[in-house]
Amino acid sequence: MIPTMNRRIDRKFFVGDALDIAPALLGMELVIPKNGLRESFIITETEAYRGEEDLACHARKGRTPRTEMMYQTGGVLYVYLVYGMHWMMNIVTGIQGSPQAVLLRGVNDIEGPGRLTRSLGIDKSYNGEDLDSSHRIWLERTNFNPPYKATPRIGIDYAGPVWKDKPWRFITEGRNLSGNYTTFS
DNA sequence: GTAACGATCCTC
DNA sequence: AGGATCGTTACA
Repeated sequence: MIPTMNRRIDRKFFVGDALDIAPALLGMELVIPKNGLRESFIITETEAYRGEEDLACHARKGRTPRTEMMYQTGGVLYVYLVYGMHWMMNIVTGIQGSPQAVLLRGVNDIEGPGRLTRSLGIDKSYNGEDLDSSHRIWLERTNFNPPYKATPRIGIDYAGPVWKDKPWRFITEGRNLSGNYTTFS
């Protein structure tokens, strides 16, 4: 299966600041072909994790085997397990050596980062997958620019007063996205 | 080797 | 409110 012409998001987009990319992802289409059929989901909730200074970011302790992926050039996936049960799907952003990623927390109509990966079949095998060239997962542009709000990130109270309150979670506003957008196709 | 800790979700 | 469940990390 081939992404529809000119709509696929390429590497350039991902080699930027997680704080810009996280909200820009809202309304974009996540495409995952299944059994030769096109399955796609509109992104509705994201969170930015940016740099070793960000005490909520896994890279706060520097390079480790797990965080190595966050140091790569933007556009690859960073997938890891939390609480022994739930896969978390992140899109790495920034230039090589700058550890950043955007956590995908929700798509239309799946709320929650763990439910999202479970529904879409994302697991460890997607760690390092390249959104710029992969044939099993990629992003496409839409003409949908949903309104959104920014709030503190979820589940990172351990990060301390400065970092836990940064409004780096981005979530679309409005109940039912269905019918509120159209894709170019 | 040992132990503590989660970027969560489900059930009570 | 509490349990599930296990990879990652730090430390002895």
